[in-house]
Amino acid sequence: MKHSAKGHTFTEIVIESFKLSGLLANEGDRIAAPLGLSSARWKILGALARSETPLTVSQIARNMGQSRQAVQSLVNIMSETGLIEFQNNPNHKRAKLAVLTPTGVNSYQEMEAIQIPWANDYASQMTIDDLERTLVTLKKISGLFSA
Amino acid sequence: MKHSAKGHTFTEIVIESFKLSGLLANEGDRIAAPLGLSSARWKILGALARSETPLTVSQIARNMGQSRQAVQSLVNIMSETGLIEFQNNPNHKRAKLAVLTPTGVNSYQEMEAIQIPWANDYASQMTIDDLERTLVTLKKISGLFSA
DNA sequence: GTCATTATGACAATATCTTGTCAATTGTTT
DNA sequence: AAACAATTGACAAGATATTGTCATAATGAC
Repeated sequence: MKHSAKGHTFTEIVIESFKLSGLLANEGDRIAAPLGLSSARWKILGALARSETPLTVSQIARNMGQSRQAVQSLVNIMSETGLIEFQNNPNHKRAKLAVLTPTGVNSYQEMEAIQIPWANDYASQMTIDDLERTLVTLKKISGLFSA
Repeated sequence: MKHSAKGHTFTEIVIESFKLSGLLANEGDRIAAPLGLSSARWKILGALARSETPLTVSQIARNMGQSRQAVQSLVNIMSETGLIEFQNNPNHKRAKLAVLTPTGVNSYQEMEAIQIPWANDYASQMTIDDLERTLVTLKKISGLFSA
């Protein structure tokens, strides 16, 4: 059996996706390091900052496509370092709601101040059409595996 | 400062890329597990199988956008388990060339037998145009960070 | 040829992530 | 209400990843 034309390209996207995510994690670590953060913790920070409502650890994990244990570990550390605090969850005794502390909000804003020009700069080399179509396709692929 | 339109979409691609790569790694682990492999080792296997020539560990790492130490570790393990063997490198005394053993080739082919219908099936839900444009864009983004 | 720089393997420390397990909680079915 | 299933936090073990460091090897500048 051989790859169809679409199957071949799909496979190349898979491979490229692994590569890109590694490169972006490095880039994120590099950007976050001066603020005492890492790419992984920045992602948690962002998930909470972009959310309208407080989130449980499990919800964060599902949003990020990661195991809840991995997220729990990061959230616990970030709670100890004062970036995150837990609120009681009226709907669940054990599953507390994670929210950013003022320090956490501040850290996120400092990261944004660096990330925004970084993203704008790199994105300027692409067309909006390519970027949007790529995003839609990536989300479509993610959707295949997160159902 | 705010994200430009392109910067915003670029950032969403970054986030989606992290998520997708995690989901794909899980998928790869699931597929590889019955053959005693993992997603990470499968990727090494594939890098060697798809290469025209034997590769050094450093070359594999650069292809994959990972540190050479991470790849070295996997390659060493795979050498112990008989999937990979080292050839002398006429151009470098210490940097041996990694090649698949017959067992390694066989493992890769067994993985292909599962991966091909997997990829063809999922890819059938997309258009070739979207897939190809996405691949080109992802490679372009990777290129920004691997120079 | 010599010297400085770069690349590489080996080793260690650490961070991140997965799976597995267990008890507590919540939701569902009957 | 009771029984069963699904979700969640906590904990542990292992795999995969990063960075840092050192000695050796290759490359380039002079």
